[in-house]
Amino acid sequence: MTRTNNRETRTVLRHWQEDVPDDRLAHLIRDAGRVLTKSLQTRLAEHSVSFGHWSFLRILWVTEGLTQRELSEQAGLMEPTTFTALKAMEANGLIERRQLNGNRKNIHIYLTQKGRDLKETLIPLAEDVNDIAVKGVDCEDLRATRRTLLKIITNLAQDNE
Amino acid sequence: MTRTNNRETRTVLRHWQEDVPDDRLAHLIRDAGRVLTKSLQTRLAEHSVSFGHWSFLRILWVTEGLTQRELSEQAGLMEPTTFTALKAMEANGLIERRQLNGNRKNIHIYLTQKGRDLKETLIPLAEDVNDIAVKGVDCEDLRATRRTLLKIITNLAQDNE
DNA sequence: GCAAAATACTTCTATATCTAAGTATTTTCA
DNA sequence: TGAAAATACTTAGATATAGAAGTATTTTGC
Repeated sequence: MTRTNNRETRTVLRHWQEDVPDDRLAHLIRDAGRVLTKSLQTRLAEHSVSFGHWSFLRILWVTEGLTQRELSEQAGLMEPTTFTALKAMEANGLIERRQLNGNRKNIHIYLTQKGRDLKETLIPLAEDVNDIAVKGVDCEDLRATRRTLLKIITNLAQDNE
Repeated sequence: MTRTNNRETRTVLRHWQEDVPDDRLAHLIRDAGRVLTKSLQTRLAEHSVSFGHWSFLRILWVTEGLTQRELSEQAGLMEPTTFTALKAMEANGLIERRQLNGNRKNIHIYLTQKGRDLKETLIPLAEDVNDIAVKGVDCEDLRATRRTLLKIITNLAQDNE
């Protein structure tokens, strides 16, 4: 595993360091996303939380009681994805799914105490990853990167409609 | 579909435009990757090519005859992923898998004429997506973004070892 | 107030991806 | 030169994701 990883890492790095032509920004963005996800995933796994579940915990730590659909939208995922993830999270004792006020259509999602308590453990892991990721990056470059990515998202959100 | 998409798009955009705290760079990168992938995916689908297959075609258009393992490394994917994708690509008539020189372990991958011909059709689709994505982005911001992403990949590649 | 439309969840199926483990082949080196 | 190690592919099983279609419920508008 370590051996394989090292070799792949070297290949990926060599690839980017030697050869970054102008039209490969998309590839670069996806690769960065991949290593970021992987770093966080590794850390979350030590607490038996998958990356998918993290996505919903993050939202629920801010607002409980959202419906499944509202969670889907905030997470930017489709409903079947959300449905499956929440079912698993319920089985893992991270959340509860409740129907309120006699409305039998909407299902509201609440954290269990266990889910709530994980916040304190998990948030620092994400901060660690972020700190490692941007170490040595110029502050102004970081601002430019945010501007660029936001613009890309805006431009393509229109394209995807 | 369009309606759903619009609503989601609006939610995603509102989310980023109103609220981009300092520690959410990773989320921003992943979201950008997602919209980029989706835009390309939509275009590729019109030619019955999946995004996964595109990843390998890109490499093969530059170098044919690589082994499955070499392709895995260049694509940054694990071998079972590569294996499955290449089997499907063979079934779709995009590639051929050949054993050479009596070596019965290594399998070398070659494009079919069909696979080779797709280059001319598909490359412009990726260029279109790129053009739309970076429209209105300052050139210097783009350079800063490349620097930043490359640094992030380098930093985390070490972390992931 | 009821039929039609919209909404929210669920199910089913498919793709993309990974890890772990298995098999076959080649290489190494004592 | 032949056993051990390394390599390359394959299989099996798991997770994450989406699209399409189905079901149940609520809302809308006449």
